[in-house]
Amino acid sequence: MVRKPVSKSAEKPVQQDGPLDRHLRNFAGYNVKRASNIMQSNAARALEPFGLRITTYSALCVIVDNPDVTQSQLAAALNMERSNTVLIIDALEEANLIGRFRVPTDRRSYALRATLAGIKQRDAASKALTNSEEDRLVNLNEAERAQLIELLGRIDPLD
Amino acid sequence: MVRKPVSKSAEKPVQQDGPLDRHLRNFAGYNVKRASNIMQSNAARALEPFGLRITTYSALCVIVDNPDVTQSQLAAALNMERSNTVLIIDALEEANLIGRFRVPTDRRSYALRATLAGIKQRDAASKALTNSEEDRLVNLNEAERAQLIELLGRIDPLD
DNA sequence: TGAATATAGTTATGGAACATAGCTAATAGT
DNA sequence: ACTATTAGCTATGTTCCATAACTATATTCA
Repeated sequence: MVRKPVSKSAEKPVQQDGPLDRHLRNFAGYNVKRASNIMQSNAARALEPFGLRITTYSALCVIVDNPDVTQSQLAAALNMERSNTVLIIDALEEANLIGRFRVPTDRRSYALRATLAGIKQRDAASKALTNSEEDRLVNLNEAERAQLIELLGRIDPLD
Repeated sequence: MVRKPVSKSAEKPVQQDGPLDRHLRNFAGYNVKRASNIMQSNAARALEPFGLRITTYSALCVIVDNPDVTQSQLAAALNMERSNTVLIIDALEEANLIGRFRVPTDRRSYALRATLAGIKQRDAASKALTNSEEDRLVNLNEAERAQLIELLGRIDPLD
């Protein structure tokens, strides 16, 4: 079968059927990523009035619920590198939302504890975040939301 | 209620019940993001032997399936800024997977078309990606996978 | 028609998340 | 004691994503 030689010019671009990314939509990863982008920008917007980014808010949550957690434990819980927790913790500490406290029994590590302001800020931010997620999830009832999370949790991490 | 003044030292960090991120697990966005991270690193690993990153592979897919698509259309389809398509297109063109062709009727734009090598590369990469996603999704049957994607698609984008 | 406006692609730049390597101090293992 | 490991930190680089400004071309419309 012979193809006519391709010249460096073309007819007017024509689009035919359906969305341009229909091939990609067959992949679970693509759909999950699109959903993730929506939820992430939603969360960023919801948290911004509190002076929190997603990373700082996430860290704050872990610290509030787990007093005296160490930075290494925090990093493990949030699947991040220890080195990347440092600036996040710095920001939370400078905002007086948490404190670093030395551990007498292991002077290498810090025990992280939320301040009263930190706890309040976390609770207020969580409320706002819950409300904003509600907007993104209006088309899913409670059972469907639960099932979505359940199905996501069954994805097998390769590590 | 009086709190004992906080000193800059603490008892040994203790962890109590459940995962440290249990509060965050109540948020759909957090669960979606975790799943997305798994699928993204899975995809990156699957595509790497083909010299493709997720972004270049995604663009290649759109171009293969939509000959003579323009860069602006591509950007819109993939939810990215026009400016960020440039380097991606450059990479695909340098790898001889696609070509830029001038459009006689609008000399501002390029019509993008995959080469034969580009089509083959896309198909091979898609096969590998499908196989690797299979590994991540072993715990979901066909109906469940379909429902996962369906539920994700019902999330309401805020724009 | 001519002037203002809009669009396609590009360049430059910056921010945020994430990864790696190397460092110091402290601890644990043998 | 000697070695290896761990906690936190610093520096650095990459990738993705966003914004602003520029050029060439196209469109609008008074």
